[in-house]
Amino acid sequence: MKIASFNINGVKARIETLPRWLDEAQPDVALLQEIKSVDENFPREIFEERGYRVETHGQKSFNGVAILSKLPLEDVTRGLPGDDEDEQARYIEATVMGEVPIRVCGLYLPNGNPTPGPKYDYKLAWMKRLESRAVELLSAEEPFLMAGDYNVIPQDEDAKRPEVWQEDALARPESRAAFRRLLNLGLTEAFRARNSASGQFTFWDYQAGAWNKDDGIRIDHFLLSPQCADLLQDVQIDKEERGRSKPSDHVPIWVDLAA
DNA sequence: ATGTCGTACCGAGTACGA
Repeated sequence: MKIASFNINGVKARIETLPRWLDEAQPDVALLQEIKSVDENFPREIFEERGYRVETHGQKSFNGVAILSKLPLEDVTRGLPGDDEDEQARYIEATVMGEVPIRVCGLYLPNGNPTPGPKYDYKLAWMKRLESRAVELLSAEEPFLMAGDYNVIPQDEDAKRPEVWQEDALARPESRAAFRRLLNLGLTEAFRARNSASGQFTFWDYQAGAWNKDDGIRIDHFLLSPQCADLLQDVQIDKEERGRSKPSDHVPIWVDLAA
């Protein structure tokens, strides 16, 4: 089963790019971030006519996450537990009912800039809530994954120019420590489990010719529970998507699971 | 040396978020 994550930076802006990628990449499940759409305006027909079930958790203008799945979905939940006041649409969960049921968590972690400040505080608090949710899910000892735009550059080798990110919320020590705490719970970062090379990126800014200079960062990640990591067969970044017409600033990343 | 894009609001250009 192929499960992909893709920060599309606006579903309306990607109305041609996204179906073309789906037709080529043929993921069974796609976790989307930054749909920038309310649920009522999400163009679900485009995906339904390709055989996908569609579950969204949207809001006006910003954020918003969605799950597309060719397999049945059960127990869909919206929002990250732990703060009833949080109105930002950044998290959705569902169980994909394949041969082996997999709980999938699609997430768009807060950017957190500028640091220090309230936005950074919100990011770190959000990461604590994510950790709590991971602890909860781990107790079931079943396959699950948390995938999406983490807005965290885990280590210096995950950036072309780590020095320019030093004071940025994506690379600050507290952000990296919070990400590491997730790994230390026993989650496997799929890409790094299979690939130790530096210079492997998932995001290139639209500005300053970042793509042409390969001036990127690796911030989109798959974290797998132990039972899910046992199923891991392959993990890849669809880098070439960034060079096509009307690209998002992120590219898809996907795992193939023996499930 | 310079350099973006998407969305809202609302009808053009500006503000915001990334």
